[in-house]
Amino acid sequence: MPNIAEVAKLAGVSTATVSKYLNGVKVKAKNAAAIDRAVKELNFHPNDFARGLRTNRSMSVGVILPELDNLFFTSIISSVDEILDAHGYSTFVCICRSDPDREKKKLDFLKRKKIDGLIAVPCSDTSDFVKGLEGIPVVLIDRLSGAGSCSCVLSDNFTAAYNATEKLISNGHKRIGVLLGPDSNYTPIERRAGFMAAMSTHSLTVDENFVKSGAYRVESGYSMTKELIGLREPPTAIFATNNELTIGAVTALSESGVTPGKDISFIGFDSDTLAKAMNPALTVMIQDVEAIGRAAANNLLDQIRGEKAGRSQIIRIQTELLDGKSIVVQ
Amino acid sequence: MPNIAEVAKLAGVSTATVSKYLNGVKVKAKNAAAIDRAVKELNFHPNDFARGLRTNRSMSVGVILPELDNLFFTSIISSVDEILDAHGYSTFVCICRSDPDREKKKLDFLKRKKIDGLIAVPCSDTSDFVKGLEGIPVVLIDRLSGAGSCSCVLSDNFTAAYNATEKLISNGHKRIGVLLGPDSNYTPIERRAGFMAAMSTHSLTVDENFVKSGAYRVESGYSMTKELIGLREPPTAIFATNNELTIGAVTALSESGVTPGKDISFIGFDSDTLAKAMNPALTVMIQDVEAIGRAAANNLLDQIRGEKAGRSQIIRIQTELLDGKSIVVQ
DNA sequence: GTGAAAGCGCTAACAT
DNA sequence: ATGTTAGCGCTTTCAC
Repeated sequence: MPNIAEVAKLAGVSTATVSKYLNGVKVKAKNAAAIDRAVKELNFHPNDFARGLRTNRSMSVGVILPELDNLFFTSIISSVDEILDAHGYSTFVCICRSDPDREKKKLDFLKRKKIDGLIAVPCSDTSDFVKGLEGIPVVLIDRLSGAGSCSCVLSDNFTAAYNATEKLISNGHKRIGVLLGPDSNYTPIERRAGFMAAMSTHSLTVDENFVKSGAYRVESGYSMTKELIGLREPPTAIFATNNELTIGAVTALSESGVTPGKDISFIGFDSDTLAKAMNPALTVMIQDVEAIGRAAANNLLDQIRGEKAGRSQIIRIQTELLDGKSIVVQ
Repeated sequence: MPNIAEVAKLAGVSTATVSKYLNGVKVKAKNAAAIDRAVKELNFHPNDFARGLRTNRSMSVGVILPELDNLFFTSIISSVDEILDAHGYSTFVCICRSDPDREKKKLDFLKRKKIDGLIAVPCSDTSDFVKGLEGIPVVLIDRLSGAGSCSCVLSDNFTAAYNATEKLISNGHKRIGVLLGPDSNYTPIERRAGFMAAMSTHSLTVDENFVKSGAYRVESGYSMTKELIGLREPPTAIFATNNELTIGAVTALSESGVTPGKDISFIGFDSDTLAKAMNPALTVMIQDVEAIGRAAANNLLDQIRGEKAGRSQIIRIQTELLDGKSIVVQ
């Protein structure tokens, strides 16, 4: 592995000149050419450790996710990475397996790596999470932090749930079952509120037996749906408020021979490939993962550049209804 | 940011003692306690740049993927990360967007990071890819490299396709359509061979019109399926040989009102959530992503430890048939 | 525009 | 078991 000294020697200049040239400072054309030649001949690549040690910057950002086998998160990160990469930043992706202790460890790890910024979907309490992150630019995704302590990018969950519910209501449904996530996170709370508001706006009473709440997991969507369709007077429509719940719900319905769009009305969340693969196709509320990632990356870059306008912004991304054939007019 | 000198001063020992203690060398109990106290009091974290500069090791491995929004890859990496993490290694995940140029850049980037090993699903030619990687332990996933130049972990694609095809044949099907990936990669070639071999073993002639080949993408699965069912004498069964092709095929069938398991027989590949969500449930050949990731991570660790037994191994992982109801007896 | 030299924080060889 | 010290490869003053 050649170092900058060898390049300098071969080019007939000092190490300082090589360093400056490689970092965009102007040098004599003759020297520039000589350095280029030497770099190529020696196949020189600057050592990031030495550079980082000296500058205390890493040109990298950390990413913390609860899981990696989840298309919602990975699609967002795909979009984040594309933008950061274009600006010369690399990403450290860390998975904490929804374990707050591991999350803390990963955070320590990233601090040691001297990340220039952090994008996270924290699994621990957001106000705990942002503690000890004072100096560094942070963007939270799909979460809302306490007292505007950092930027947050998330879907307009209230409106998404409101519109989906209203869609069912406008098709004549009054007995609507809803599958919600755990109230320990903020997103499910917003979606619950959107559902409730739509029902209330249309003067519909909410049957407590129709409101199910559980983990954002396929199995819980499955079992909550089984409970709903097992009721003596089951709902005429079901609204599943997240990808996993949607998959679980559809699996339960299929298994029970209840076809969405024929025997029951259904609106899902995300899951667009599943939605199109079904017959009849499902109607689903889609989050714009690409826009979420883009907004997060751009806001982080703003913060890294020191633009105070970027700090502690709440950015809401609109969702879109993908029309299928899974709603029967009641 | 405190450094090791401050810790040493506060603990009343030398920097060497602190360094040794933090790296697992035995020191006097009294000193150990003093160092622990100092570390905690100063909230000291060793600087990875300095450490890396000195040791020329990073305790990290690089991961190169074609895409991040693909559950097959991300599930594997999830399994890889779990094992590496348990051994103290962190992972650098790089996405090359199926672009060989970008892949090369990411490789340079990882070299500068002094990764101790590399796990990759290369999108460029594998023999090109492994060039210039001589010194460093490499494991390829879902690819087979040229002259045993590095380790490879992949499913037993021949057997997977052979068994899936035979399953259809044993249910009386003779007119079998197959959706294959591009012959530029090795995996599709193996799956094609498995299909052909099963047909041949059972003395069935392969109708050229029934053998479709395209990109591993939803759209190509969709269009190839439309072509198949549009034939004057369409196949009685379709075998889709990858996740995206399966999704595209099912979407095309649904859209055309052709129900797998009723109007046509069908075997897919991967897509287990989709398979269970469908009614009738799909029969699919499942790759064991967890085992693939585990094998890759363990082999890489073997290589990093210098065990020559680990070098240039070909590890085949068996697939499993997930029985659904999408095969009609002919 | 260029060069000499200090020093970032750590580890490891060597001495004690 | 512990301390002294050189030096990893780079950037960055400062003097020219």
